[in-house]
Amino acid sequence: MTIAEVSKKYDITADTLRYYERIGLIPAVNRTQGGNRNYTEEDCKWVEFSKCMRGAGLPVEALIEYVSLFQQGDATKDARKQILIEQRDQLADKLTDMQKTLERLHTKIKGYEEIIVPVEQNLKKLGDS
Amino acid sequence: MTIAEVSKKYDITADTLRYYERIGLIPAVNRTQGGNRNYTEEDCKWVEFSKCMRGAGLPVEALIEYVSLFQQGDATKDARKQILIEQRDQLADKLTDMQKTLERLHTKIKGYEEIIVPVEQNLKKLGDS
DNA sequence: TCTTGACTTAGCGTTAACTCCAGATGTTAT
DNA sequence: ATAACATCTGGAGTTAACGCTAAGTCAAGA
Repeated sequence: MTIAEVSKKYDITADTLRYYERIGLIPAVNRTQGGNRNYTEEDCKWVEFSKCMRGAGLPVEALIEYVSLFQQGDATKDARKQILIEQRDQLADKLTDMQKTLERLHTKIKGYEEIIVPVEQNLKKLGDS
Repeated sequence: MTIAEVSKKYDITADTLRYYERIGLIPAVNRTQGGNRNYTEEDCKWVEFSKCMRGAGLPVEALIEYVSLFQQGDATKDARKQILIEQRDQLADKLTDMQKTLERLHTKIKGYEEIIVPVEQNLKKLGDS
């Protein structure tokens, strides 16, 4: 696949795809004779993986390290696993915090509703009795 | 409270506190006669609110708009509520995505465990029978 | 062959969200 | 009252993560 096709498929600009490759967020992509990028299925999986992980807020740095270790072969499996575990735990913590904030927003919105539409309060009270 | 005290209490640098005020992420803080900031309880609540919302990834822009509307009085309640609803919905979507990514990380880590510690597989199988 | 359009690299520009600095002024302890 | 320290403002600097441009290369169709 060309860079344009991958760009469209994953909704990432060609600039960003080149950037990701440059910084090592995805392994180097194969080229055609002319030097143009020719993404394999494998390459695409890395693109998708990176997009997903970045979308969840994993730091670019950690992902670069992961890719780097991956390219160094089987001997790095433990280290790779450790990165994943660390990131998973941090993500889990973050999710907990965000869940709380979401609750807080719910509550705050409810507060606005009670003030703005007091009529509903009355209707509710009538319904209760 | 002085800026140093608030800084310590919420773990936000004095520079950031001044920055937040400058861009309108929190309302203008009261001053002493000399011109130094003197945070009231109310001011602190805004600091805490901003920190919490920023921590969950709400865009600074939306929060500035919220504060701005708040300062314009009761007539803006509907608009403020709309901002909160929009942000809550976006946050909820984001949480769903992140939950999926977390699951994916769990699975990926499990994959590493199966390969790295095949002994456990055997133990497990023995246990099963 | 010539043109068209996608692709290449290198490197500068941009935006968000801080972060730091300098020089002036306020505050406090002795 | 005078060090010593905290805070002030305005503005420049920093970092992450791209986005954009220039100048050139490459492949396919007329």
